[in-house]
Amino acid sequence: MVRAPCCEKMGLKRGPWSLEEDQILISYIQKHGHGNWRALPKLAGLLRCGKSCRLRWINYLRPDIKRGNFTNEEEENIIKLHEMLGNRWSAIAAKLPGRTDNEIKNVWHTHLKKKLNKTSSELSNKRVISKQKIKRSDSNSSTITESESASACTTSSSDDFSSVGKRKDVIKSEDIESMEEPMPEIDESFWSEAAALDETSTHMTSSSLTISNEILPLQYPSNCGDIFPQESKVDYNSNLDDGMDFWYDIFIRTGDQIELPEF
DNA sequence: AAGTGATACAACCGCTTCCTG
DNA sequence: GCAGGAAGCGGTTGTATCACT
Repeated sequence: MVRAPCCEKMGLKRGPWSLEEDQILISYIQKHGHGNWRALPKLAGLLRCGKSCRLRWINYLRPDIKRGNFTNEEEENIIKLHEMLGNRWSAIAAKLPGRTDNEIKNVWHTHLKKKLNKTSSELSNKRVISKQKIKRSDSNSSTITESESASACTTSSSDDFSSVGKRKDVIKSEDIESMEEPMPEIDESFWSEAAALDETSTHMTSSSLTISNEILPLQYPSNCGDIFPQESKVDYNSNLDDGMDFWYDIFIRTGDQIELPEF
């Protein structure tokens, strides 16, 4: 496939948009719609490439864009959606009306990552304490490493979430859609239950991490049965780098029911 | 006041996906 | 089914601004 020459080579302008250019783009799109982005700059009389026009419109000039700081609620939603979707910024943006993928991506890299780091370090401190309690209560406990138990209780909140990015390569959105049992819709109750799980309902014994079966049935695609048998057991020996940790994180939150196999 | 590092965010790059002939 | 063009997307970069020394 032959790539189109970049803006500079075509003698087109790059860099920040002027007020005048914005006005031209807005008035053109208001009159004619954007139609073909590639043809638009020529038709509108802009010395920009179509890609640049599209980006400017989508990320900045669209009338339905919500400007200004993100509210706490929005930030929390982004964090939660990121746990579910990884770095699929456009998918996250689709759940946040008025916010663009670019804006969300920026806010993630500048604010939320740090915020989350702070939170996760606090959480891991808590877990170290609780693990010590568990060990004391049962000296014959099965070998559950700190990282394993941490990921069992919460989703990944590592420094750069690079592992999440990798996961999408293993299980793509179309794969999810094609699975026989659709993923449950996420609503507020999901998160509050997940929070409740994190706070109170996890009960760890020497051989299992069991969350009451009555809370919610474990839900996962049936074609994952070889890895997640219907008895809702999580194979702690499975290789978490093979992409299944993505499901692993979600299902623990969704299903609230995990039993560790005997080691 | 000047210099420097950190931060925020707009814009770009290049790859992937989708659509059409 | 294939090729080519357009749009979409995520990662990265550039730059303005702020905070601190």
